[in-house]
Amino acid sequence: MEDVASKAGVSRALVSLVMRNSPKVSEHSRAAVLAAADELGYRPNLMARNLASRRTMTIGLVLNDLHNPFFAEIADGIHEAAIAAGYRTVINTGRRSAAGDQAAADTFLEFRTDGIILVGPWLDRSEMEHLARETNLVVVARTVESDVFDTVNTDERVGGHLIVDHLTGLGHRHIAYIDGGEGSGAVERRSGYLEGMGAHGLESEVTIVGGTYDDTAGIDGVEELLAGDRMPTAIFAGNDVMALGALDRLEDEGLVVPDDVSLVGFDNTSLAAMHHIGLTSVDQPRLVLGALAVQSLVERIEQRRTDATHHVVAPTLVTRTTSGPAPEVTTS
Amino acid sequence: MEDVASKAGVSRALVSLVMRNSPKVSEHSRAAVLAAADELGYRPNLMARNLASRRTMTIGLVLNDLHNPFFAEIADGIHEAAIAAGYRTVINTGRRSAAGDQAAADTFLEFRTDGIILVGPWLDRSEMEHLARETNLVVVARTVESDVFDTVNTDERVGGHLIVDHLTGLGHRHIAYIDGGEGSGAVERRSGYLEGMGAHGLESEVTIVGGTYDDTAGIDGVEELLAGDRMPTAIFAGNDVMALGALDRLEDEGLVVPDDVSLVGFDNTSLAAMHHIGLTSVDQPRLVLGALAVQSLVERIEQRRTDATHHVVAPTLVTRTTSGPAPEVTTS
DNA sequence: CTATTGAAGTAGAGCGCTCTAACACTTATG
DNA sequence: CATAAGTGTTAGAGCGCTCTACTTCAATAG
Repeated sequence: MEDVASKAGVSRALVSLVMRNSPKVSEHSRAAVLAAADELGYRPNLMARNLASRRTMTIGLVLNDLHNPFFAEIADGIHEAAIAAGYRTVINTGRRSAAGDQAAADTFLEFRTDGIILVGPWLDRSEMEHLARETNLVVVARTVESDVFDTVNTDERVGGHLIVDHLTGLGHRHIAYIDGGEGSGAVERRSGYLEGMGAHGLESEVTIVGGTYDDTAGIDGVEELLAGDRMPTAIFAGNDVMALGALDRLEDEGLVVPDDVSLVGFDNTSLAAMHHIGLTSVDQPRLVLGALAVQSLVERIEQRRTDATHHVVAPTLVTRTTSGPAPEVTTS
Repeated sequence: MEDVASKAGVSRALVSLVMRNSPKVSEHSRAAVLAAADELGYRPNLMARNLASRRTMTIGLVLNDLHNPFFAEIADGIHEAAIAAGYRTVINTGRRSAAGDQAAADTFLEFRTDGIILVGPWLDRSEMEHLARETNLVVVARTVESDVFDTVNTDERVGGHLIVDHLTGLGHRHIAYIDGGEGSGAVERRSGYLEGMGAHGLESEVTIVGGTYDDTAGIDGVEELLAGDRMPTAIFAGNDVMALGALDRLEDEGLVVPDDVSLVGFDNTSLAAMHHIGLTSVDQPRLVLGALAVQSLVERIEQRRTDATHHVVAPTLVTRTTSGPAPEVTTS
């Protein structure tokens, strides 16, 4: 910077102003500085810049599971909104564990990103509140109520209702749920399922198996159902990835989807949309979620708000080929 | 830090030593410092630390496409190896464009990560060489020869041979290739295909369509083949994601895989392994690639080597259900 | 013609750490 | 018993920026 300043014949402070493109610089000296910088291959040091200004113009994004396309899709929405707001993003992954989420967030804390967005974290509320005290925090796709950080979610319960309504509409009564364990939103999806079943007077048909939030959970879940005394005619999997695991296992067993058993997922990822799979699923509007998350975070970063907001957006059902009419009742 | 020092009754320098867990600190004062730090909730500022030491103990990972599971899988391998070597990773995505890769790398340059690993970048050689002059650089899954940065690759050509050999072994002669365009390794895969075809005396049967590196490329590729005058009996797609797009389009057309047409992918991602899909594919040993990349990078970071190394590991073919015997020749 | 304003630029302190060199102090060495 | 060698600790100078307060100079106002 020193070199650039002397080469351009100005002070270091002026170079700094040019680099931050402040309006209080004459066109003439701005050009001189830019030329000198370019010639010397000068690139401002973010570390030093942040050390002095306490800003990085960077948002840390913690994606719990890189293997689930849902996260890649929501990252797109967040990235886009962040760029529009003048921020850049940096990603880290929690690799499907609370400890991983914590480590990822800690890295961002040390990097002093201006804020952190957690997507589908496995952390519990107190851990997130602790984090929120150290930085600006927004939590996406994880239903927790807290008044120290913001949240952005789809209405998971409604998603559960949509699925149960859809399946009962097709004549299904014995609908099983493969649970997402401690995965984000899992509890609410289960509640949605239970409420939905209740609303249709199917409490006695409730069957819950599972699970964690990956494809093996889908496989294991079906395994568990097969081992039971009565196979359901429809399966509601906690998310798409689990649904695909379930699909694999069902087919291995010689069961035809949807003739023998209907299958529904959650998230409407790109996987579900593949014709070859054609998974009926609940869609979360990912671009909207991403935009809301960035908006909330930026409000906090720019001190325009300190109290917590909680956005909830409505999901929709996307019907495809894995759900169909319930098979004829034989003996049961 | 000042506060911690006075609370523990030592100097700032000693606190610094403890934080870097240097061995030249007595057990007694180490404990005192740790206790004081804990009590005050002190967390070292990476920015300041890096500014002073020019080290971040962080590796920047640029994944070209978060939507392709191949990248998530290779990121696992890299993360694991990095942790073992005492480094942490931070991810950024190039969102399937050279400009995106460049922006992601620039961010890491400003953050002064100790090095950068590019996975499947779309940048051209000169851009990467430029980058290599500013930081330690290792390029994975992109076949480029350069003597200023390291590379780690599977032998893409051999992968192409494996596929052609496999298909000709099943009696196929008219084998089409859906090209990966400017995607990483695409050129070599195509060469492998061409060489393989040549080795079997099938130059006249060579058909290349496509493409970019995503699922629409697979769809478009099949479209193009269908529009041609003679449909091939086997299709070799540039990667798994493209293969799945192709699979969709083939099924929409009423063609049965593998009875009417065999389909083979590349990368052996988790998608290929799903029973429901059962895609025959070429496996890249991702954990090995990741470990080699980190090893190379760390050697550079620690100044143990300055000349470029190029690792090439052998791929293997994983046969599944999308490839089968060529259909009976009728009239052709 | 002096006072006021504003625009363009600068000096210099500091952000929170690491690192070099020096300093006590203890313990072995001939 | 002087000297060397090692151990634990510290002062203080940076690392490369930003930010506050200040200066300079020209244009405008009264």
